Amino acid sequence: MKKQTNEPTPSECPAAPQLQRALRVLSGKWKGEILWQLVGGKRRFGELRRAIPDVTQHMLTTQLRDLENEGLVKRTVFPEVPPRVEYEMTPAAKDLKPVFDELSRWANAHGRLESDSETANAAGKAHDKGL
Amino acid sequence: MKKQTNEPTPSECPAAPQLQRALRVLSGKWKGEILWQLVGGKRRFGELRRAIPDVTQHMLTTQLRDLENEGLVKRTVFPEVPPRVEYEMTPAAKDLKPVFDELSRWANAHGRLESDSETANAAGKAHDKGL
DNA sequence: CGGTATCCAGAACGATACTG
DNA sequence: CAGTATCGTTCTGGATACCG
Repeated sequence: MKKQTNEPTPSECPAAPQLQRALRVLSGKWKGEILWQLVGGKRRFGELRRAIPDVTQHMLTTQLRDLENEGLVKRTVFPEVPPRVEYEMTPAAKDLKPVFDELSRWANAHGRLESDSETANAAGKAHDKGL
Repeated sequence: MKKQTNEPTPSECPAAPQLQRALRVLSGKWKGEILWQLVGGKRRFGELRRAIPDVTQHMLTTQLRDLENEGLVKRTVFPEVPPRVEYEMTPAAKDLKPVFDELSRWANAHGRLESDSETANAAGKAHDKGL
């Protein structure tokens, strides 16, 4: 045998790139908030703006377009006056729930420091209603 | 009852900001790859460089410093000559495994399009050895 | 060997104004 | 109402060179 401590990890796992991509898809300052709002169901553009006060029209549009191109959001335009546009999660986005669950579990468990004996609960079941 | 279709989501969940933060922590072009390497155990700076050929010293240092400040990586300097520095995951980082598992599961399930009847397997069990 | 210091390009973000 | 256009700022990633 050569060594049992650890190995230089020759090329153990080719999954990293896909992980990268998944993280890229979720990156974007407002993607999380937007998806969160959409967990509750369809939302109109203005509803999202009001629900996320700090976002500008520009950024909201941009991030929604990104999510649409990434296949996470479906955009429906109603040819009425005044115009109405509704956004909703696609199945792919809904399947992100476990990811978000783990993510928020982790965020709450290690919110600041692991040496911080925080409440360490009140998380994980945060949003067990919408999806 | 008022409406049963859906509600404007008044302020259902204050977890979104933490979710944001968690995603920010994982953002960064090389964080995923670095953490992936560290799953196998302690790694020296040069080992990481060799394991991730496309990264520059600058970026590797930067991302490692980020991870260190985020409490995900512990840096150990050995005052020898030639210098030796080892990096390893903290417990907080190890607790990210479920997140990465779900993330890679999702990435493989929805790698490109949900309408794409891809192999849809060969994933999820990709890296059940290191951690 | 394991960094740090500079500089630079491009992307992401944001404020403001205008439009169908 | 739901955008688009433009512009400026900030952030991120990367190339190169030098240091203890």
